[in-house]
Amino acid sequence: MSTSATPRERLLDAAGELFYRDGVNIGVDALCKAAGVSKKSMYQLFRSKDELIAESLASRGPAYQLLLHPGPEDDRSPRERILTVFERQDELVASGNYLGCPYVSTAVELKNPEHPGSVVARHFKQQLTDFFHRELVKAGAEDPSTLAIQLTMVFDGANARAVVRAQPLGGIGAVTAAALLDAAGVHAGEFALN
Amino acid sequence: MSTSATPRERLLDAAGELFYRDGVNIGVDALCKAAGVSKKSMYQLFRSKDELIAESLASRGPAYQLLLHPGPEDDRSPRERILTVFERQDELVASGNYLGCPYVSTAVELKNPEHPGSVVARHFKQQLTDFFHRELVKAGAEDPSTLAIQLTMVFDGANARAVVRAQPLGGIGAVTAAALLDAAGVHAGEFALN
DNA sequence: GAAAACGGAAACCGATCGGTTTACTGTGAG
DNA sequence: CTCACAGTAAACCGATCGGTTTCCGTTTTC
Repeated sequence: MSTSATPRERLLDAAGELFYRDGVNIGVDALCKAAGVSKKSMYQLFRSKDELIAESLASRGPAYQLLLHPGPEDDRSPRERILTVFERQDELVASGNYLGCPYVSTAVELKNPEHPGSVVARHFKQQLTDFFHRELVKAGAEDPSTLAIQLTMVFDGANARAVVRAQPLGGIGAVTAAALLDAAGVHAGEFALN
Repeated sequence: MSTSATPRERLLDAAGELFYRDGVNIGVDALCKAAGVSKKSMYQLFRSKDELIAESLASRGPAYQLLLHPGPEDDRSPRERILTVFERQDELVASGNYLGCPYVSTAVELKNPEHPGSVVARHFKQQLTDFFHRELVKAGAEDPSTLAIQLTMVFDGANARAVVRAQPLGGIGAVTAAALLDAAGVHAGEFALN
């Protein structure tokens, strides 16, 4: 049951879900009630609500990446590994209750780029760009840095579309990413010569 | 001075600015104080705060579009007119205090796609896509509908990047849009034959 | 078995939330 | 002059905000 995890784990889990579903303005009382943790415990585990925002965001990172990135055992071409991210995004949106990238959404809500939560968001967004960059280098792309940023932008643009329209994306993200990869000469099954 | 406008105009202006700068969770009291309008007046001009959110968002629309879209007097090619949007976006971000597209940000904060503010956001996002679509048809693009959506996604992806990184974009949006236009065969100075 | 630490329930704090109401001021129309 | 209206200031409502504190039961530790 849920009380088997430590109060800290329960808090991080509940915070990750509720901050995402209801926004960072949800109250600390509701949060603690959902986690089955007293406010006293919360405030001796975290300095403030702001810190809990940042830490819950960070704790969600690995699972979110696992959901989107292909694993190292996936030995398809870099292009296919990159497109996997957009296909998984599509599935997430189609499965409903998707409210956009948690990092971007939180950064948008916080407004302040120096908020600890915004710092975490920046870090994880960079990790997605870094993944694209690694794959593009493997594929021998000409300008992997620019292209990695462009793919990240397509990813976030697709998220924005999903949030605003509240409808499935219909593969438009993958199609757009593929167009950019095509234009850069990153083809299917292609690895860099070495 | 600011009190020369009607209470309704002052409220819409203040709401447009404060909802954007501080988020839709800013209090009605602070809003009315900034607008120099009593709460009583506010609540007989608008049914609820939610309605004020939607109406202030809608009232900002024309100015925001004027800021981004090239005017009808700009008789450059469709491609150049499209790229103008991304160049203006770049300038907005570089000018500081840019917190992303007001429509997307509000939709992200509201979470609920049926909120009247979300409906307005959807409508204005569609207007940007429609602008791209019109230009692409003028240029004789092969699949203007898909490409218009892709350009909108690039626009919103650039916004997300600007919000998360809180740094200038360095033209990456225009570069990406140009790459997609290139790939679709929409070239500089090109108009459809007719 | 005693002592100490852990942690939940709930009261409490001043401030603010969205929204309503009362009281008062200015202003324009008849 | 008077009446009606528009609009502000401010009190008020119950609820909730982030955060602290008190109380008490349970578990761990020696």
